[in-house]
Amino acid sequence: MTRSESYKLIWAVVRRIPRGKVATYGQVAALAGFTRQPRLAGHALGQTPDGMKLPWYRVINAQGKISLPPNTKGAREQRRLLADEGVAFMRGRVDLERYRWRPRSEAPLLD
DNA sequence: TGCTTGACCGACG
DNA sequence: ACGTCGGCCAAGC
Repeated sequence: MTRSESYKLIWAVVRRIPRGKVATYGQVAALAGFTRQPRLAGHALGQTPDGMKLPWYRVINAQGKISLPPNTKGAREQRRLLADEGVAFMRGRVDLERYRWRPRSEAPLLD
C-alpha cells in the first residue's frame, strides 16, 4: 500500500460526507481502513491537489473544533463553508452529537 | 539518515 | 472540562 493509494482511499471517504454533516479525522481514517491513524487523514487533506473537488471542510477534530490554525484564511473559510451548510458553531465548536455523519456501512469505502 | 513537527485520538487524572 | 501522555507515521528540513 503506497501513500498515494492511502490518500485515494481517504479522499474517497471524504467525498461521501453529506452536506450539513461533519466527520472527524479519526472517523475518516477508520472508514478508509486506517484505524488509529487519524493523522493520515490530516496529511491526505493537506496533500489534496489544487482543483480537486473535495468537501475537505467537513472534516474536523474529535473535539468538534477546526484543526487549521486559528485566525488563518483556511480556518475562516472552513467555518464559513460549514455555516453555509447549516452547521452551527457554539463557543468555537460543532456539536458532534448533532452533526456527525453516521454512515450505514463500516466496511472500507471504495470508489 | 536522523530528528522534529503536526489539518489527531483515546485514556486517564 | 482541561492538561498530559503515548501511540502513530508522513512531511520537511
